[in-house]
Amino acid sequence: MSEPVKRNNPFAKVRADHAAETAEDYVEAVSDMVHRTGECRVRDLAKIMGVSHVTVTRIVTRLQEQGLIETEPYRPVRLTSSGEKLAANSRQRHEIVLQFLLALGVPQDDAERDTEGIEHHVGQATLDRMAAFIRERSGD
Amino acid sequence: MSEPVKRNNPFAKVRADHAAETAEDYVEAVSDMVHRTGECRVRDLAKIMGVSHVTVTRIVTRLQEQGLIETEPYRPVRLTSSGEKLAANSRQRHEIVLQFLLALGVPQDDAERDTEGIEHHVGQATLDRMAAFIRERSGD
DNA sequence: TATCATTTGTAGCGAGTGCTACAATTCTGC
DNA sequence: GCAGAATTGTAGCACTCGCTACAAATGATA
Repeated sequence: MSEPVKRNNPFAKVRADHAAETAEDYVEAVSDMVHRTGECRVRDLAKIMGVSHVTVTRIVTRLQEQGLIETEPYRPVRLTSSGEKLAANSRQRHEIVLQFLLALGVPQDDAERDTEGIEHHVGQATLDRMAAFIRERSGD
Repeated sequence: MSEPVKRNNPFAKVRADHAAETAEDYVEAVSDMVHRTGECRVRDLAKIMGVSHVTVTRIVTRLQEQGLIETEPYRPVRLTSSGEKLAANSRQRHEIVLQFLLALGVPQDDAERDTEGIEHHVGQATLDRMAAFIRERSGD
């Protein structure tokens, strides 16, 4: 009713999630960097994401077209209000998944690594159960 | 020591995982289809994955080059022994993640959807904890 | 067997993400 | 202010995964 037919296919959904991953990861990274150091540069993102500055530049351009990021040539990168909103949501989801894995007993390093991959594929229902699990464990 | 430097970057790891996802998904689908209906055709994979037969053909060609699949033009697709092995591992991981989400209280539909995206990003440590959780819950 | 439907293959396009090499700009320190 | 370092942008390439349109092969049926 609300989504295209393809969306009913789990694999199609995973592909759609992948498309959104980049935006979320970059926006979250920009947000973190700005809050920690005052500004976020292309080279910072390149370091964080583990890619060349060329890749970052291209992706930043696209995110700017999508209204998530603002920047001028040779200048730092900052978030629009949409970008801030997306970053906040992403961070919250990231945090729940991470705390959940830790509560489950996964070692810190593994939890951090896996969270990065998992967070983009966790639906609301699962997220709710994860949050509930964290509350139970911490409430003991 | 054992992995390229980039692998230490969580985002690089996620990218590497994504590259392996296709192989796992296709090999698992072929295995399922063969066991259920006796053979697996390109059009079956196209239907399952929600893509055109053209995309399937190209990916099958690549998987054949990688030694996971065997096929001749206009013929069904079957797995090599490597392919079978990969399919078995993938299916086991898939099953653990799915049962884990169900044990956590996630509704069936959501669990199935999320499993498809999550399974490729779950490391051994997390998988072990998930398996342990399933045992605890079922042991009650 | 000859025809028609189904299936599979091929050609060619676009979007996304990666890279190196080189050019342009900005920043730093003398 | 000016030279050299650092940063950012651009050109152009590779690979993966989507697609439509059309061609070839296979299968089914009259």
